[in-house]
Amino acid sequence: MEPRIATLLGDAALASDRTTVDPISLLPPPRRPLPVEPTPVGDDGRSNSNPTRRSEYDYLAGEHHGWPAAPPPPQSRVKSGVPIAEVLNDEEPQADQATALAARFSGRLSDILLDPSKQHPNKRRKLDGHTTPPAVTSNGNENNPLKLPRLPQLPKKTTRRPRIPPLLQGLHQPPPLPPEGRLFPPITGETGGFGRNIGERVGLRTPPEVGRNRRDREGDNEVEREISSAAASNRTTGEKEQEKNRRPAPKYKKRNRWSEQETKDLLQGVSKFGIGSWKKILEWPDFNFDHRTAVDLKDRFRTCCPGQAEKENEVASFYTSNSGEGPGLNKSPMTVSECKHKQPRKPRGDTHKKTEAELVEMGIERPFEPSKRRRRREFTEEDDQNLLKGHEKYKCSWHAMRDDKDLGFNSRHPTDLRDRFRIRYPELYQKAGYRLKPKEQLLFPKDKGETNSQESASSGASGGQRPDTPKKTQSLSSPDGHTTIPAITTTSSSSNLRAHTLRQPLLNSFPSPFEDFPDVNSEDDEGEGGRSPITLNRNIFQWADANPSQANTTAASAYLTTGDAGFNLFAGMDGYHINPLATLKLPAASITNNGLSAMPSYPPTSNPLALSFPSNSTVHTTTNMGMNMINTNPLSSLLRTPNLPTIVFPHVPVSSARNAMHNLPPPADLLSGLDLDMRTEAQQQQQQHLGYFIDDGSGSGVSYASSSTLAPLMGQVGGAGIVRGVWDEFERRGF
DNA sequence: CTAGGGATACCG
DNA sequence: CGGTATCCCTAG
Repeated sequence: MEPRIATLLGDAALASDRTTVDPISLLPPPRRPLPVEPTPVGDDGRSNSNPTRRSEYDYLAGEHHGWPAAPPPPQSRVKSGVPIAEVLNDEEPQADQATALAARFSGRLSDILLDPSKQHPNKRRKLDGHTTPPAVTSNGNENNPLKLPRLPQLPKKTTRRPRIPPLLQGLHQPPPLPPEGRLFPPITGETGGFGRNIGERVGLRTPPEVGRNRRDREGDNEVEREISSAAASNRTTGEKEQEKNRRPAPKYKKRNRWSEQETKDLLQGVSKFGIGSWKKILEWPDFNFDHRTAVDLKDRFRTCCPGQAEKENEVASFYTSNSGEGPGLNKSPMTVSECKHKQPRKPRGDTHKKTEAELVEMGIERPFEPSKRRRRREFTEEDDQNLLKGHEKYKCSWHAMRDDKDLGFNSRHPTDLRDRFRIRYPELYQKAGYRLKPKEQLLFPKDKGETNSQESASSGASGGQRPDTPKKTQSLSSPDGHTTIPAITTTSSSSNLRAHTLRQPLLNSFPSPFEDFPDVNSEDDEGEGGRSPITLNRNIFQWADANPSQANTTAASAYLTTGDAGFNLFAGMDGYHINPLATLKLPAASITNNGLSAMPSYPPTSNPLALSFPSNSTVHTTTNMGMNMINTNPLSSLLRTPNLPTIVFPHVPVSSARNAMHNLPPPADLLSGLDLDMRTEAQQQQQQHLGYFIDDGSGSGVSYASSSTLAPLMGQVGGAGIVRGVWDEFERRGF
C-alpha cells in the first residue's frame, strides 16, 4: 500500500502542478477515527455511512482536528466532500475488506488528485494533459496492484511554472514555523491545536482562490467558526494575548467569518459603548472576538445594522453643525431589532435573525448610542485658504484661529487646525518651528538639501504650498479652461483634487523601493541601502566614451529612486518647477549597479529628462529588445525573466532625430513579455496616431527596462507604473 | 499650548 | 484591506 501511496503522492505532486511542499505532506496519514471519536459532521457524515470517508478538504480546512463535534451548520451546507466518498462507495461494493481499505486510501489520494472524473467537483485543478489516469477504476483494477500510475514525469513539472520571477517564489513556500510550531501541535480541542494551525498553514501557502471554490471554503469556515467560537468563549484574555503573539503573520489571510457569539458580543458592545467605540468593544474582557480588529468590528456592525452608523453620522452631523457639541440622547435611532431586520442584501442562509426577545435577552434593549466622536469633516479649499490667512494673522495660535469667526473654524478644534495645517502646509509648519510627523518628515526633511531646493521655490510661488503630485499623471482642466499639470496645481486651482490623493505617489514611491524586500538588499554584496534600482547597460562605457558630455547629465533620468530624490519620474517631470536632475548629482559609480538599465542619449541642451516630451524633443523608441544586462545585480535575473516588459529607447543623434519621422509600435508594444495591455481603450486607439522619432543608427541606445513583476518591488517608480506614466505623458504631449 | 501617538472614518 | 485624513487623548 505504501509504495502505491508514495507513487500516488509523487504523481499527485506532479499532476497538481505544485512546485513546493504539498500541504498533504504536512498532514498526518489518514486514519480511521477511533470509535469514541466524534464522527465528522457534515457532508461525509450525512451522505456516507462510512466515517472514514473524509475528503481532503477536511484536512486542509483543519476539520479533522478532533474537536468536539460541532453542531451541524445551519442549513444549506452544500455537499463539498461527498462525491468522492459516493463514488468510492459505489465502486467497491464487491471488494473485500482489505482491498476496500486500500482503495479508500488510493481513492482519496488519487481520485482527488489524479482523476478528473472523480475528483471533487468543486475543486479546481489543472487539466494539463499530464495527468496520469487514475489507478483505481471501476472495472476492478483496484485489485491489481501492478496497475500503477505512470511514474512522475519530472521534466514536465516545470512546464507550467507560475509566471512569477524567481525572487518571489519564496512567497509560495510555507512560512517558517515558529519554534514551537516545528512539531505538530497535539490534537486537542485547544485553539492552538493541530487542526487550526494546519488549516492556517495551509491557508498561508494556498491562496483561498486556488484549488477550492468559495462554497467549500465557506463550508469549512462554517465549522471552523463554530469551533473558534466555542474555543473563544473559553479563552481568557491572557490566553488571547499569548495566542496573538504566537500566531505567525499570515501571508494569505484566511477568511474568518463571524460567529454568532461574536456578533452578539459586538452588538452588546455597541449597546454598551455606543457606535464608534470599536476599540473599547474589542478590548472589553467580557467579549470575545476571533482576532478581529476595530475596523473589523466596524465593518461587521455595518453589515449587521446597515444604515445605523450612517444614521448616527447624520445625527451627529446635525448636532455638530448646529451646536458644535456632541449628540444628545433624545433622538431615536433605530432599535436593535429594527436594524437586525434591515438586511440590505439578499439574506444569507447563515444569517440568524434574532427576535427582539432574543436581543433583549442578550441585554440589548436600548437603542444604540451614537459615538461621541465628532463627525469627520474634510477640510475644504476654503478652509485651507483660511488656514493660510489665519496663519498669517495668528501664526500658530490655533485657538485664536479657531475663535476668529471670519475663518469659520468654530466647529473645529484647535488641534484640528494644527493637524490640517501640518499636512497641508508642511513647510510653513516647519518654518514656524514645529516638527512634522515622521512620515511627513520623510517628504520634507528639515535639512534641505538639493532635493528640496525646487520645493522651496515652488512653495514660495504658491503661498507655501508644497508641490503636490497627482496619483496618476493625467491632464486636468482648471477652472479657467487651461490644461494644467496637476503636479503643480496650486491650492486655488485644484479644488477637485484632494490633498491626500495628491501626495500619495510621493508617499508610496519615495522610500527605498526595496525596503519591503530585504532579500533584495541582503543579496547585495555591497550591502548598502539607498541603492537605486538602476542598472546601467553594459554598453555604458562605450556610450560614455562616445558621449562624454552627456554622461553626467542624463543617466540618472531613468528612475529616480535614490533615497534623496523626492520625486518619482513623473512627479518631477512637470518641466516647470522641478528639474529632477538638479536634485541628482549622482557620481557615475552610484548608478552602476542597479536594477534597471539606462543608456541615456540625450544631448545636454535638450530637456535632460528622458521621458519628458518637449514639442520638438527627440523621443527615442525602438523595437530592439536586445538588452545587455549587467549580471552582477540580483535583479538582473529578474529582468531577464520572459514576462518582464522592456522599454527600449535607443540613442538618437539630434540631427537625425529631428528630421526622421518613423512609425513605430506604440509604447506598450515595446513591453516585452508583458501579459496585460495596460493601456486604456482610448490609448489603444490613440496608438495609431502616434509617430516616433527614432534613431536611424543602431547599436547603443537608451534602454529602459521595466517589469511588471518588479512593480511591487519598486512601487510606482518602476514597473507598470512607469509604463503607464509613459503613456500618460504621451497623451499629455498630444502625441 | 504643543507634541506625540492612538483611534476612527473614509476612500479606493 | 491598506493608506490616509481627521479626530481624540494625554503628557509635559
